Amino acid sequence: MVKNMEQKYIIENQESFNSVHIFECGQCFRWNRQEDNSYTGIFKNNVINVKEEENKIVFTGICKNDIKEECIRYFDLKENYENIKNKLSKIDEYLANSIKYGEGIRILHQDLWETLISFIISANNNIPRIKTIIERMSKNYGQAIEFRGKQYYTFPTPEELSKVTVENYRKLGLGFRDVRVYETVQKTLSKEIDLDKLRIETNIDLLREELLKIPGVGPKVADCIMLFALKKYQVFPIDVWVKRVISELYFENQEQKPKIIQKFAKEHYGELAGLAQQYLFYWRRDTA
DNA sequence: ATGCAGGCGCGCA
DNA sequence: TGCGCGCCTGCA
Repeated sequence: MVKNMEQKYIIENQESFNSVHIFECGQCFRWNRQEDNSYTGIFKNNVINVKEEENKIVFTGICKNDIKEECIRYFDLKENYENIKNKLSKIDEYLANSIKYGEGIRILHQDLWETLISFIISANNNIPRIKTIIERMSKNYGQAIEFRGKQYYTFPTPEELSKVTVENYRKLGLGFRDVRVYETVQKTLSKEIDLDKLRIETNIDLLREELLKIPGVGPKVADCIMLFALKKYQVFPIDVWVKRVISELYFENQEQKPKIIQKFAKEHYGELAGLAQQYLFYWRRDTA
């Protein structure tokens, strides 16, 4: 069997797909811009390069399975974002404008385990450092995959992290999040945290309740996990930027508490609140 | 330099 | 239940 063969998948005239919007809107940490403006990233056991050319998007990479299936799932290519954007744009002018700004955003369908650990690390942290920490964890404990002469590393599984100590995490730069990640790994290995159960839970409130039991997972992180890994489009993660943009646009710049914003988002944006959050977040943060 | 960055967990009312 | 505060660390 030929190992590490490059696969290619090309789509044409894809609606709503802009690499910058997708990879720079804060949902993911393992995609990096290349010199030719394409992006290379790693998810599951796949290393993929995404290059936009005129009316084509070219996915090239090393995949254990079929690159087409992997990309359709990960990039949510079966979802019609034109419909989503049309619906959301009718809600109000602010949202319509932010959608124009980030018209090529898609919510990636990310791996639950990686998303869980990544967003525990994200607490009170900034994106460059989050990315650095995740890279160090992967390089130390993940599996190497070679692509175009460069080594990439898979995000380590719970098993691969089973022997890692709190001190090891501290050395990788996790700071006070070291204990949280350690405990989450151990509880996952012992099945006290049951990832499969989380994957199939359809009731949002029960799901959130379960997620909040995990060390290092508070309301914001729980919502990110539901939106980015479990495709729960109705949740509305509130970070400082979202708090800011909602307060500015809808509350005469009087900073509101998360509880008020949560209620507002549910009533105002409805079932697609999570998508609205992404457009508003990207617009506000990018134009800051 | 001191505050801040995509919060959480704790103690206290 | 709802606050306020401290926390690793790197960066401007």
